[in-house]
Amino acid sequence: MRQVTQQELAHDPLWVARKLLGCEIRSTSPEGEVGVRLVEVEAYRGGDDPASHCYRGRTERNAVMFGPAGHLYVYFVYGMHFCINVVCMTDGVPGAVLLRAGEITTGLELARSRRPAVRKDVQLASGPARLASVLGITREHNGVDLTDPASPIRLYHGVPVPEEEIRSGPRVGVAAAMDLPWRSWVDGSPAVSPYRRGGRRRPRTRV
DNA sequence: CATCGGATCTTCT
DNA sequence: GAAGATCCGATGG
Repeated sequence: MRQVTQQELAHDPLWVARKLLGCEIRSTSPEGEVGVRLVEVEAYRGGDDPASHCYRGRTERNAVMFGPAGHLYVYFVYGMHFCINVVCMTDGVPGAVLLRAGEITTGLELARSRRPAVRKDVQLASGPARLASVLGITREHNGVDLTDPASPIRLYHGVPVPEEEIRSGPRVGVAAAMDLPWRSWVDGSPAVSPYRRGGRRRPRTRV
């Protein structure tokens, strides 16, 4: 299995997103190894994408996205979950692809133990936070180089997904730029996460 | 099966 | 001070 190179990722996220479908992300830890075949991703651009964490410029949190391609951008959401992105574009230009869902290829037992609440194996990585936790990823993995053979988290080529098997549509749960079809997935994969429209939640009733 | 609210805390305004 | 690239269990049809 050939590891993905930085050069192959140093392009527009929209293009990279499609190339990532069918690829495999692997994590190695003292607990063991887990591999996931990617079946659902979303592109996030830099300055011109209102849904991107980089839309309003560089901050401490999004700094990794401004760095070289091939590194992992990990962020914390809703006070309890981690989500992971593959950084794209050239050094200095922000852009990334959110990894939303995949199928477990290696380390099924370990994956199950990291997601005890999930009943069916096919759903173990059907969602960005599920995918991250199945791989054992937390904030300490922010910035790791996925193209380095020595990294704990690495990205490999798999069987390429034919163009006609790739579908696309709006991104899940984003309130900004809801009309852009920047989510891509492998048609027919049972691991693809359900679509959920973005937008504000009801105003919370205050005490 | 669809919908809803709660959990929980970091980040930027 | 509020919203957020989510998940899960409960509830109702």
